[in-house]
Amino acid sequence: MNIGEAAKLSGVPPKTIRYYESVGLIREASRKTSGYRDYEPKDIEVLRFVVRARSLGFSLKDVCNLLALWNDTHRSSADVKRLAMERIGDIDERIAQLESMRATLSLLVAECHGDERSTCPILDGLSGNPAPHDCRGDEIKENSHGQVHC
Amino acid sequence: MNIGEAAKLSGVPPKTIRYYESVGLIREASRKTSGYRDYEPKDIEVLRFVVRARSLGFSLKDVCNLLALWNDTHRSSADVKRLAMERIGDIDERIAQLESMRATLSLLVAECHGDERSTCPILDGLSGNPAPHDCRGDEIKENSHGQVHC
DNA sequence: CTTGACCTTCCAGTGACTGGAACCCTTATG
DNA sequence: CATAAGGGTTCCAGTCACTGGAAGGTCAAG
Repeated sequence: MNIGEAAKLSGVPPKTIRYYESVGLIREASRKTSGYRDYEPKDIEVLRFVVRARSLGFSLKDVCNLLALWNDTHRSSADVKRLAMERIGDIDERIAQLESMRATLSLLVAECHGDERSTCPILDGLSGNPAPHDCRGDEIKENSHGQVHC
Repeated sequence: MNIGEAAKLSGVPPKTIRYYESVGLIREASRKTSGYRDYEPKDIEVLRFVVRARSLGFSLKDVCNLLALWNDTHRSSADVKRLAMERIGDIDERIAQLESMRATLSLLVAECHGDERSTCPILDGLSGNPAPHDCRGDEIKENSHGQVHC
């Protein structure tokens, strides 16, 4: 089957499938005489494995390890469990971080009346002191890098 | 003051300060005769504002907007409040996503005995069906892009 | 005078894609 | 048979927010 159908069946866009192949996550697909990649059902299962692991937050490197373990009938499940538990640790850390951000933002938002007046507890909170400022970031010029638009 | 001291006082690394300047987030620093950038206390406050906003998860674009609002003495606090509330929405979404990942991973980990046996409920869960597989990702070759190492 | 710490610019790489250009293959229709 | 639509192919560039490194200029101390 063509890459487009493989994409539909697996949920991985064609570009991404090619990308996964290019970085060696999945093996090179066989080709038809036309040069088109040709996929079989088992390739779809690999892609589905990848998409599930990615949706659980595993990095491509992790997924690569998981695929190797999946393919290794002699592997021990302990390795897999370790990877999964590391992931849970990362997730817990990230959640804690986000909750701390959320709490701070909520506090600031609660203090802000949100009307047309120019005093703003949120900006004051961000500035770290209550005095207003007049340093302007005007005259933004062209630059080699992409500009931050605002 | 030199960029190094500005970095220490603000908590933003020299490289990052130059980067912020290059993308137009902060204005171009004045220069000494040597060509070195020269910072004043008010620049440090801008950098501290940026670092606080970044730590709350605002993107550089958001920070750019916040700086503009901060500098605009005629602005309304409603704009700031809106930005902050959007951020809270994003954070809530991300937290929900992470908690769903966490729950799935916890389930899988709980089912996995994590010993030397080769059956692994985590891999089975990722594969979406309980049958074992033999598709090997061998013969990973050199490539123009960076390879995923495993 | 030399050392070492600091500064300068510029280019490249990160992760995990995604968009686009320029071109080839297949199939259906006028 | 020409052609147009809708696949596919490759390669290059861009995203975000930095970060590392090379190659070189400046400065203060010993």
